[in-house]
Amino acid sequence: MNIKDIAKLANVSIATVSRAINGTAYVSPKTKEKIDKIIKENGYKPNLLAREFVKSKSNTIGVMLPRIDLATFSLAVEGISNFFKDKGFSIILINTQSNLELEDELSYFDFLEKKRVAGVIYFATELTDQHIDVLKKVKYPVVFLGQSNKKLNLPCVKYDHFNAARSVVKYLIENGHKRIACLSVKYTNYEFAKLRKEGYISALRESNIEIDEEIICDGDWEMTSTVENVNEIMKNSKNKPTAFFTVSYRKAMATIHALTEQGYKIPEDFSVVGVDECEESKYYSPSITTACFDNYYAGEKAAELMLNIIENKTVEENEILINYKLSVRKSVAKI
Amino acid sequence: MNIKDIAKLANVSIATVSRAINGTAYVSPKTKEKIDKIIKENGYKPNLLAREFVKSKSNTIGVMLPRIDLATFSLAVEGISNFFKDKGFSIILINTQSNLELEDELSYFDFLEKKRVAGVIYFATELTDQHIDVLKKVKYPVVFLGQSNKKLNLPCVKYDHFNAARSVVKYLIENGHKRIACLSVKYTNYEFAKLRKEGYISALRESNIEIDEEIICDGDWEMTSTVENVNEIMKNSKNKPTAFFTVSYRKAMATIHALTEQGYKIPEDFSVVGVDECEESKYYSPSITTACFDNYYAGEKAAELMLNIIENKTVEENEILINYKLSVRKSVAKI
DNA sequence: TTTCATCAAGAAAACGTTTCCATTTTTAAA
DNA sequence: TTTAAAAATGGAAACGTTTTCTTGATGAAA
Repeated sequence: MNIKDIAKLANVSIATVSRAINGTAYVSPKTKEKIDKIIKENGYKPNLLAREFVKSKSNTIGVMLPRIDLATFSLAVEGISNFFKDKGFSIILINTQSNLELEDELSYFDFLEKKRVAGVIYFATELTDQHIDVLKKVKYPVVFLGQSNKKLNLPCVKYDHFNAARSVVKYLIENGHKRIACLSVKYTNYEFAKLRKEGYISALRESNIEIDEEIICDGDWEMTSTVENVNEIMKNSKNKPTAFFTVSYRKAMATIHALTEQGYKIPEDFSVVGVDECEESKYYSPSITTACFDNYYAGEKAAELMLNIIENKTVEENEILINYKLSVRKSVAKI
Repeated sequence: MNIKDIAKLANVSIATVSRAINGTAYVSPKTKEKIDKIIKENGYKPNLLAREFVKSKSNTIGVMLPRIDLATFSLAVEGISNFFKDKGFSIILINTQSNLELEDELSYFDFLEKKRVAGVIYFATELTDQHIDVLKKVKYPVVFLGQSNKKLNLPCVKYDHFNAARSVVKYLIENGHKRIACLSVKYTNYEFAKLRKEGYISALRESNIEIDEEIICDGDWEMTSTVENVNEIMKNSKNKPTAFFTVSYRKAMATIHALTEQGYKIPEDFSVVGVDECEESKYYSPSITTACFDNYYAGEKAAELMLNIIENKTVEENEILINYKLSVRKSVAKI
């Protein structure tokens, strides 16, 4: 059952059927009605593959991210998909898996080009020179989400990592903490972690607090290893911290978990803060104080930016900054 | 730059180029090499839209679920996407949003048909008669994930909700608890919640423990309202529970959160268990005892089932049961 | 009436592949 | 050599739309 069949049944040309379906030109009400009826009766479903082929565009947005099972990303995808819901675009999800070979990740850009996607929202974490080379040549619009990209100057939605971290560490300091451990991440290509750590350092400097490597640990993103890192700091540091700043909500959780396992009470014995959050960290016990980002909103904004670019609207600002919000909850005590 | 251009440059027919690219028939090594070289030099990217159109199939799997930002679903998607990673399929994500009108959700099935998807993995929650009507007529294979479907008898990956709940409640009973509250969900169409609650009831019955509606609350899925529900039970019940069984990991978290907010210690004052889990509930404080499912594995299995169907392999078993695993952690105390 | 714009509809080309069928070339067996 | 099978290639149709270019019909203004 294709457009030809419908045309035959309705005694009109296929052009007329096409126009009736798409409303692209004059079709008399009578004819339109007749065609609609026949389409309905026969359950005809236009072949989108053919349509996309003819128009040579797919009305598909590629969404590329490292791991969909992390709240930061899945919330953004929620925002993206809701934004596009009623705009006739569908989403093809590319889950690159951070442990993937670099080349594999880059091949996805190729794939999306072959697919003639309308655009790609790229939740970059690590941005190497190779990435930049590939992204320069790509034929579709790319919107960066999370990571900025000075060398490329592509439109992006970026987070105020630095000030988020700085503010939450300052909050610790305001509460009397001077000895603040830092749980960060060793990957220097991750703007995410790098800027957050810099915020921590800046906050300490502003208050003339010494930076002590003894209570700073650059680990990985995982909760398991974070627990180990916390235990190491607790075991090895001569001068114990009174508070922990962590670079992510997962690390904050793992930190509290590790400390309570050791029999400590949070926030009575130690204060813990993080950056970013997920619903679970709000309902943690204790609920976790954090400088959080609205990831859903960030996704929406990226989607909006993308749509504007696709529709060739003049984009006033092609760089959107997501501000942090200091969510004071119960994981910090005055000292 | 299309296949015709490449053919001209290589002095061969487009048929030969096509065969060289796809390896579908004899092409002499020499010719193949020449063609490959020219393709590379010119950065030619075959138009997948055209290919899909000609073959009238898209090598795309629709993945339909209510909310990607919940770990249960996002982990499954992780499993699905990793399974298909190297198999030449891509994933189009349909985030139906549970609060959507029913008709809207159903229209997605239509959309996916127009898109000529190779198949749809459907993480159903509520399965109404209308759903069944639509699913009967659909032209692509559907694999159910999560919910079974007796009326349709479609292949599915389902969870052993009943025994999961039963076992975790039995675990509470073994630890001396007799007065066990139940935090469930009011939506009777959700097999998820319904079976889990039945497991709770069954466990109590087996131990001749009276079912007391006073400490059973059918709320919704959200953490906010769960906190309220817990507070109500604590306020209104004459005979307080010693333990809480909850129907999901999020509810378990919210329950612990609510109780600690009231100044109680978990598990010293109350024990709390849930069904299902996410990484955050493992690293909760205390870590949460639960009957959990491997959602990643479930996603993988659904994907595998789908691939078998697409490739017309004889599918021995078209119903896969995901077993629960009782994860004993620290949210339960002996009484 | 004539004229011209507007509305309505059809014919056919175009999109970039794959694939069927036909043909030529090569290889191996007789 | 001859013959037949296998390998390699080309020509052209087909896929289901959209869209351009026409043409015909209708109605309003002159």
